[in-house]
Amino acid sequence: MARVTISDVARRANVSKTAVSFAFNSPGQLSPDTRDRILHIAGELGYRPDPVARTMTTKRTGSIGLLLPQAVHTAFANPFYPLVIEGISSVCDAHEYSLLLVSPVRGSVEEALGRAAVDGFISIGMDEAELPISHILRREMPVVLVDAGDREGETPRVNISDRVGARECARHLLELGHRDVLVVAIQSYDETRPLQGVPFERLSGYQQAFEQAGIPWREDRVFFARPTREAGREVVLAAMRKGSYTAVLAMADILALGAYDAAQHLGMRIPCDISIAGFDDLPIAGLLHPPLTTVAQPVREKGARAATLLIRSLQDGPGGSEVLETQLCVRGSTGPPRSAM
Amino acid sequence: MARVTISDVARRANVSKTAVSFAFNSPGQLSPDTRDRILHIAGELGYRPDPVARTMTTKRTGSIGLLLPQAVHTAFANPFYPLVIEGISSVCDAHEYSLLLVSPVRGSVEEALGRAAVDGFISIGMDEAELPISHILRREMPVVLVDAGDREGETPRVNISDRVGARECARHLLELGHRDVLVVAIQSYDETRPLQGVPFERLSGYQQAFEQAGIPWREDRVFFARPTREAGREVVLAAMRKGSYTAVLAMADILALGAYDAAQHLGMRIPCDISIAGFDDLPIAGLLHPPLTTVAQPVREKGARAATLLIRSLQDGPGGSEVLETQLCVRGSTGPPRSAM
DNA sequence: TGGTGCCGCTAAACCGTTTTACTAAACGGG
DNA sequence: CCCGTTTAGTAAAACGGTTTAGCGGCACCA
Repeated sequence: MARVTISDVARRANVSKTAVSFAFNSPGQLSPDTRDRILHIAGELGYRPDPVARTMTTKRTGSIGLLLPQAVHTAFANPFYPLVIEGISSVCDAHEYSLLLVSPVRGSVEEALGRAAVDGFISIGMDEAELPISHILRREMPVVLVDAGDREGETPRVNISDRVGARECARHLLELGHRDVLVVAIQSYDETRPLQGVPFERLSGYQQAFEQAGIPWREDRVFFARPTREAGREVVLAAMRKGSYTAVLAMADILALGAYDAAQHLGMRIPCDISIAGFDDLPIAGLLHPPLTTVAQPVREKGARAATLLIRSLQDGPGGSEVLETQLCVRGSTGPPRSAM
Repeated sequence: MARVTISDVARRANVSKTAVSFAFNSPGQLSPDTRDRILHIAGELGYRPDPVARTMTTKRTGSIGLLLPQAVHTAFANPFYPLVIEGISSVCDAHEYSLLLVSPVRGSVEEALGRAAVDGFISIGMDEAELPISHILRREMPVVLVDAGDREGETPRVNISDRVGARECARHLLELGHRDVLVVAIQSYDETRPLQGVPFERLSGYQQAFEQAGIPWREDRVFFARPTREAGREVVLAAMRKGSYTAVLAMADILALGAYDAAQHLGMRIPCDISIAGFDDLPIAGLLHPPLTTVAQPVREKGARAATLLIRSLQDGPGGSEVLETQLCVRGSTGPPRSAM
């Protein structure tokens, strides 16, 4: 028993396919009698228009794609993503769009893009200079870039004041008296490209704070890790073996959480033996013990703005960019270094 | 400049559309010369096959739908969902499927279903007796039910031993000496239907423990809340105003988290003044202070199994169901009631 | 030399809708 | 009563691919 098509309904009701289509989409074109008869027969047969066939002609899928630079399950290891999706979805739901999670197919974002049947994309963490995005642009599909760095471009984007937030956070540690600071940076998904985008911005912010405080910035104290708790833990442990630090400046809360693990493993107490600061202010940040000092950014809001911008693009053509504010959130995980106490 | 189609490529290469299609899909049918020429011209023109048109004939979308009973952003307020998605995605990524988040359109799950262009569905928390699922079945689309209750049915499903887990957890509290236990149950998305599925199973488990211990089960001490932190907090506060309790037995960690909030608001210490137990063992459970006593279930694994089952259905037809184990995880949030100390 | 089989490619049908262009009948106005 | 307009519906094209059936030419074999 094959699927019921519009032709089946038409045949059974002794009308044309057009009439059936009208019954659903522009009922005014039909006399109430025939309309009801068609609708009734359609219901009887259990007919539902095929969304794919419908998309063929309407050019609308009713869903938007969320483009991730990593496998979904890898990305989700960082609570940041669920949170930004929460924001995106709140807008999508209101506008009756579904969200398709699109991650690289066999390492190729481009390949994944080609397969996604969506009306537009929200991309997280990728710059338009990167191949995949230029590919979308060629397909003339609306895009909104989130966390793509603040390069001025014609593509709509939503960013936060990464550099300022990072600078404030680093300044906070320096003002407490820390001099031996371990920086844990986010490793980009594409290691071959020079540092850019969010990691670049935040690193620049850190560096600025050091320069403004007249303290030498040491590249050899910057370590890179994928944004997962485990990677954060490992990189901090590795760094601790090679050097001595009084503070960890992590570029993401999830990395800071790894630093907590590392501290516990090493028997170091926070903040007496080691101060830890993060970035994001995820919900877990306040639940940690001690609660994490971090840079708060409006993650849900970021997602919501991006979705709004995209949906507006879908209707009125591209346009608009936004930069949201960050705020340093001092909690219990940072304190003066032991030497200064 | 309209989108480049297969006809454009064909015309430019002086071959038929078929040849172009072959160049991409069954290169063996073409001589190496023509194949390369076509591919080269296609690349030059920036041609990419339209995924929608392709689906028309292949009957494959390459994505699977995750059917949620609530709006996505509401569901995501419970970390359980991101976690189960993490599991689903790990399998999807491996099999090159994308995941479409499908939530009700204007309150209608059915409506949302009709719009989703997917190869199959994973449904969370809904039973096949419910309309939407029967609708999918009529469309002859593979489905896997997660957390649908253990009714025997021909639909593949993945469940956990909810009843046993809940019973163990309740027993734990009773053995500690608690008699005034506040039960916080998950409120189903559809309030008009009688209690069933996961909430029903867990509640039965609680009740069993009471009966086995010879302690009267009191319906008036069962309160329902949507699975969000805020709802958990509110319902506990409301219950506390009306009665006196030494323990909270929450059906989900996220509700237990709300109970923590309520306890803090009331100035009650955990576990001295009030014991709290949850269900799920989300990653945050161990981070709370004190760490939460809860029933551990393999959430990621649940998602992964469901995805595996679904993808197998897609290939070989439906079949298979699984029940995963739970395990009571006693931590610091439960202790003897003050009166028994 | 004639039949057979394979190679490389094409024309046309098909997937299930929507949309466009058109028609026959009913209707209304002068 | 005739002509123009609306009403209610239809036939066919279009969307952009894949798939099926088939065709001409060449190679091989008897």
